[in-house]
Amino acid sequence: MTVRDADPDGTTNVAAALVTTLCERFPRLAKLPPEALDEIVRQGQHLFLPAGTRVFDERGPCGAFPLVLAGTIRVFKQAPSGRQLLLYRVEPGELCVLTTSCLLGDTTYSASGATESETELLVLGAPLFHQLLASCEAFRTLVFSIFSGRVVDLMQRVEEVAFQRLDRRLAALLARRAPELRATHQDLADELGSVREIVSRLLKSFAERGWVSLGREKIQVQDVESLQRLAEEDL
Amino acid sequence: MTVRDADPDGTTNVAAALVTTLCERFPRLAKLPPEALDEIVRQGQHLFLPAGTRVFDERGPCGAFPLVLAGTIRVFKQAPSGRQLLLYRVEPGELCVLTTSCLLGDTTYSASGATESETELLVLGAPLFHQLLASCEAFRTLVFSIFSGRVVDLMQRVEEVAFQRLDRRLAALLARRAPELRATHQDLADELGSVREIVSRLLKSFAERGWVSLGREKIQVQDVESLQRLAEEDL
DNA sequence: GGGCGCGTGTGACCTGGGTTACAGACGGGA
DNA sequence: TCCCGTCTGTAACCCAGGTCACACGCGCCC
Repeated sequence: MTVRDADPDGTTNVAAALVTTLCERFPRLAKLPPEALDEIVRQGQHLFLPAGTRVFDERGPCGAFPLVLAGTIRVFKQAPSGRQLLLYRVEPGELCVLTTSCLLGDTTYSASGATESETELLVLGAPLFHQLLASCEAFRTLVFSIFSGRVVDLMQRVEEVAFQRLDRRLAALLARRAPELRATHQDLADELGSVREIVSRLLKSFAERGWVSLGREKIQVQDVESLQRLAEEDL
Repeated sequence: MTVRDADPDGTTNVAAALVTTLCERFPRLAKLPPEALDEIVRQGQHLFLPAGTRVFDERGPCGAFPLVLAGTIRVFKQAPSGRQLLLYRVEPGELCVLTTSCLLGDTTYSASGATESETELLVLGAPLFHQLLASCEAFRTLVFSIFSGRVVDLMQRVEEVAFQRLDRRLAALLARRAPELRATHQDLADELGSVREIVSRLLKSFAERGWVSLGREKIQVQDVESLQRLAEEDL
């Protein structure tokens, strides 16, 4: 799984640099006692993964705990038909709730995860994770805050999928990523839990209204307001 | 909000009894130091709410933290059309993740909650909640375990709503509650995020196949296996 | 420059499930 | 007993969105 060894000469100043980036990305962890930070950096595996790497699979076991330093991980459900639906992204400075849940409840993964761009991780083993959770106030606070954020937006997602038409959800997505997004129609479908053809059809209708202009793997948003209005109109 | 004062004479042996029920319902809390339990019982409001009481509303503020001793609370999303979708139930011995999230993140509710049957609660104020979280290992463990369980099944729910046809979801629900369930078709629709007519239509088709028999506010499951097969057939 | 693979455009068709609009049935209270 | 509110059955209709089956175009590597 290691793609590039981040510390070829194993010097401690590299470790110190890692502590620095860690604290930059996770301001909350700056409050950890220095020994704990040392421990994290020393025991943790520092990895660089290329875009598209599978990090975990639904029904797979969970034994480690990643801190995302750079890049993003998308966590998604996959239907037998192959259709996908994005649950959430893990951005730098975050950690993966699902992994946390799995470690806490000692269960297998209930979704899949893959890197979306090149991703830099610091991976902690399960024992270290539990130890930090038991002994470090700052670490617990971090975990709690991630948990609470995710719960709220998972609920949001359930509601959207259940009650919102696809055009609205697509419009919201486009508005969120304005002014330009580089993605295939398939990528968007995978985010929304739909299929390519429908996304293409809707994009075309948006383009006809002058809201976006389309190119290969590129969408330029030209009228965020209209998209937002469609996304939010109450009904 | 108080419907019946549970401790009219305010004697301490009533408090002691409450500590006992509390520890029965929440085995994890039995490990709390006795002072903490005392504090909970003394500061907490002991309430009995009749079925159907609104406990909190979407977009409403959140200032208290309920421990469910008996009965259940259903937490659901409501669309502007009036359609509802059950997110999860809070059963005795549990606490409400959404409330926890709101208190931790200091946000407003992102869903609504109502009692489903007569419900006995012990409601803690926000300060006590934070204090317990900071100082009691056992309380934290409880919160973590509820969190991790809910995250997993919220994800499950997203997937079901996004990828599963209603007949399968209804079949799963019926199988889960076999051999008999007392509920109106509307209740089932509110659980699934659909409408009464469709539920009626599907139930009729199940009845024609001999899988269930229908009565007013009552459904008898006669063939759990078939329902389960429908719910689980991979496709 | 000739394939080949990937991303896109598009039409025909199908269907699950939501909407509307009733009518009949049951059951509890006056 | 009658009445009214709630629950249920059902038919007609509609539409969002999924499926299938292509064709086309761009870019890239032989």
